[in-house]
Amino acid sequence: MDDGRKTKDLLYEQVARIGKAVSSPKRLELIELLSQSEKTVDTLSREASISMKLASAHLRELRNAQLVETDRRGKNIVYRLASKAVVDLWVDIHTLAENRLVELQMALQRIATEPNDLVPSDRETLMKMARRGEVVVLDVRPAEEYLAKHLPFARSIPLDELRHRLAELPRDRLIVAYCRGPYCLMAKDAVELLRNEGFDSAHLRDGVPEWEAAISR
Amino acid sequence: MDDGRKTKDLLYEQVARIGKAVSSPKRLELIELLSQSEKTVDTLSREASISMKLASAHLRELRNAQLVETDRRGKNIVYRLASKAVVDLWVDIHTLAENRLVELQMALQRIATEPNDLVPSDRETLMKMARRGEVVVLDVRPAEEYLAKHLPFARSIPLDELRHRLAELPRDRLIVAYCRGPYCLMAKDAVELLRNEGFDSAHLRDGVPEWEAAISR
DNA sequence: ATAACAATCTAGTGATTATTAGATTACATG
DNA sequence: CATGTAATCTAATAATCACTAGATTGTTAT
Repeated sequence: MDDGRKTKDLLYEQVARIGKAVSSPKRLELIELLSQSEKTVDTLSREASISMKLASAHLRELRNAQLVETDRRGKNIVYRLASKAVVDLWVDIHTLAENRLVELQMALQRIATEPNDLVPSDRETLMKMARRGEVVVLDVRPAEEYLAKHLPFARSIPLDELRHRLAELPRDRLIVAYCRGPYCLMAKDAVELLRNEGFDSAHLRDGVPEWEAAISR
Repeated sequence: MDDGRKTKDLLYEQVARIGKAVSSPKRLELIELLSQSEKTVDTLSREASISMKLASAHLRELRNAQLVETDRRGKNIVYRLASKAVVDLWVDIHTLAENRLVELQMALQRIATEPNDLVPSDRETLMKMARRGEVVVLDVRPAEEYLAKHLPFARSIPLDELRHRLAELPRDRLIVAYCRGPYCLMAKDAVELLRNEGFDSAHLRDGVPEWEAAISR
């Protein structure tokens, strides 16, 4: 009697295909980028700071695990996540990592150095204030990502346009900047810039994926 | 300007520690076993059909990723999951795998060969029937696992005692057997045995982890 | 103490995996 | 149809990982 060892091995091996897909830092970064919006290989490789060849190889692995799908659009090939469940997996994994790994906690603290850097209130309070216009929620990601999905009441000013568009922002209210999530540094940079220009600003750790995961559970 | 590449690399590398931990079939099997109850290395290695040396090495990786914790109890070292979130991660990953990977779907179909093998009704209906005593929910896992946690209204008869304890079961009601989850073959074997002995029986794919994840979200 | 047991640690081997370079495909444009 | 661009495929190398064997560490029982 073999207790079905061969069957079992086959089953766990299949599940491990998903595990292998999320076992590489670069692939995780690609998944996070694709959690914002669909993107071309060229865009992905630039935003993850890797060569297109390497990006292509990693995306091949992700497609092998059926986590992403592709479409050709003219000269480009557009990648997108195969299901919303992949976003949730990314949020689950990085949240678990943040809860368990001291090294990650310390690295994240180094990002939010300033004392009042992070948004003080909880999600509902923040939304209430945003609805009433008591704070400005500012999405500093590239415009396409804002277009694909953004937080309720959020305005879009991509980080690289921010310096020239400061006039659009009020000086009498708190400006809450957010970007892709806790590992994205754009919101942090935006807050720094805004503060140097005399604005009242703080940054929100959550991106759209984290926000949606939080309200849907 | 480096856009904080070094910082980012560090962050994703940390998250990938969790990913690496779940990238091996054997480690996933160990996590599933530990999702049932705490266990010694000896037990784990026997139940996962690997040598104690290999089990020890895999558990070392899991401890490195802070997914498990240990306690010495006499001659033995007892391993347990470091947090409930690890169970949820296991459920999320294998559910995603089942939704995305055709190969896994086919392998699972081969397990549930018989036409009326699987329990027909949804979770609430099943519980209602169990509460009223209209079906018997049977936990065929080892007694310690039942003791650690089991489905509401479930009775415990471990698979290897089942043949000698058939008299305890009613012949006029459906007996719904469950075990560790969809990759555990004990419930399937129990149903086979019960049917051969003239009982009306079906098997529930869910184990305790899947059941709890389903009701808590 | 000594023996036996449970588990880990260290070192070594073969198998995967990450990464890079070079060649190739597929499409769009002039 | 020639050219440039976007991306993939193939092959090669270096790094990492799974697994095994042998030696070692705690712990309990005699």
